[in-house]
Amino acid sequence: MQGSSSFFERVYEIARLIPYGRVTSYGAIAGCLGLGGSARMVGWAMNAAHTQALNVPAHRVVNRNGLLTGKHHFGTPALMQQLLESEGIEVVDDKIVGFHDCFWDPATELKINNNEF
DNA sequence: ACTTTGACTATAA
DNA sequence: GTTATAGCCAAAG
Repeated sequence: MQGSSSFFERVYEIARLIPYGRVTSYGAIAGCLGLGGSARMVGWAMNAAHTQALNVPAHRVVNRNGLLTGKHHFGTPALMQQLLESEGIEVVDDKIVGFHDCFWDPATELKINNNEF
């Protein structure tokens, strides 16, 4: 497994696994990678992802409060909210409405890997 | 090789 | 409930 060059690519992989209309937090991705308390590195990887020309839905990654903290790193500060609203996620005052409802935890969702309802 | 930063999180007050 | 501080680890300067 791994074989990844840097932990950056691991973050990109998890970010790519975020389903449409779902969001996750930096800490969740960091925990899935085993970094645990180093959620900052996930955000840093996202910043690098912008320069890597990779298809990483960074707009689906927000902080633990469901706040669009990284919106300022997109092309325009309103782009992140625009993308989230485009996916059916309601955003008010840079905050995701019902964040806990559309939250997607990679460590949990990938572990179950069987959403039989 | 050392210092600073950084899209965070948890705990304390 | 909020606000302040410390911890976190890896990459860029």
